[in-house]
Amino acid sequence: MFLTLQRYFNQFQPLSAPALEAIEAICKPITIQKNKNLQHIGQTCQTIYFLENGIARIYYLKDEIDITEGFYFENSIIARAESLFTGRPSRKGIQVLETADLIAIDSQKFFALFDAYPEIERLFRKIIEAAYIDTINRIESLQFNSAEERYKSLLESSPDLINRVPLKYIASFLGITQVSLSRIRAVR
Amino acid sequence: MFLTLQRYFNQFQPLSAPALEAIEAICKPITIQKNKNLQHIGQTCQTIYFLENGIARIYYLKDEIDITEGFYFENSIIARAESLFTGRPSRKGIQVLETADLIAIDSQKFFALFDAYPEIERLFRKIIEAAYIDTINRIESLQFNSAEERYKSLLESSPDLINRVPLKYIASFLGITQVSLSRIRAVR
DNA sequence: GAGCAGATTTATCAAATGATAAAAAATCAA
DNA sequence: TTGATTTTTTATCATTTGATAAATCTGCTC
Repeated sequence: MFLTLQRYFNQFQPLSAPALEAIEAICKPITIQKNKNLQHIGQTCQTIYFLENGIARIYYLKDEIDITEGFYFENSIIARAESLFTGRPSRKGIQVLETADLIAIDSQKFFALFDAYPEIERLFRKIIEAAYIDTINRIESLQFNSAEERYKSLLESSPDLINRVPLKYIASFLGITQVSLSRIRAVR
Repeated sequence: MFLTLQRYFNQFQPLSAPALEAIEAICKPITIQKNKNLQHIGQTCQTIYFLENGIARIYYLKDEIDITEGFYFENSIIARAESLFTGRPSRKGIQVLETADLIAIDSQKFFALFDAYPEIERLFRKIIEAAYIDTINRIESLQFNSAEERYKSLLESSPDLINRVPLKYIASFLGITQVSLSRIRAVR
């Protein structure tokens, strides 16, 4: 049960049977239909999700314009960190782009396990460290790569993203307008 | 002793006396002269630094061009996360921009304390969480704010940065050329 | 304080990207 | 399939930013 989640954990570090059971006890499987919001803008993030399949994105509005902050694929964790760790309402929402099966984990209950299971806290720390590194690399690409370079390296790192996600979402993720993205794609 | 460091920790969570002593036992105070490298490009990051005073920056080269990834001020932690957490050599260097007193903490020894002192691991987790949130916000500003907006919000969030740091470093931090920054400043 | 080196600004032109509008293509529901 | 809606592309023009070179400015050394 929750094998996908366990396998995900194992990438970072295996957990003992009791720790796994403690986590399973607070897991709730849910299914969200395509294009539905998993979490709305303004809600405080109190749930950590694990995506078993499907695609989701975190987005926000700048001057009424929808901007995709990030994409999340099967077998990954998704949560709005700035809200989860601060307890403040998030300016961001989570939308599912393909009908998705998820595991919902109440963050309060999850954090409460840290005292009894230091191994869980350690696992979580490693997950955050990896997410942190990802964002550092993303900053690097936004800092001085051209829009075209960013598009091409996205193609390389996530080849099927283009097929599964509307281009309008990809454009804002890359920090450009949809029209610019279309122009870049036309060059080839 | 190491009161500055202890005060920094307290922002996140206070540590017990034994935990503090264990950390102090692996702390080494060092002083680095202005403009010297604290860590060179290519070195693997095995030290976590705490800046007691002065300013430092993390930088890297893209196409021979020096780019500032981030600035770090007194009373903050500085380390090259992508190397520290992966054990791989860093493409980045750390340079001190004002003669600085630092506390150097061997990362291996520090991580080794996590088993005996879960509270230290928890503290470290919280520090990483905060750093992670910072990078997420930085991505947001790079994604769709204009160079001028980024400059102005930097002025607001770090007013004295401009006086203490050469503009050429600030320009690359903002993701623009120095000439562009100069132009933006001239508008006012 | 003169001279030097590096930092910053200014000027000019080129390239990349944005804004807007309209056309074409794809998707979806009836 | 048809028609409506959304997505993507194309076109045009405006704006921003980059590249390069040169002119100032600043700080440092002697």
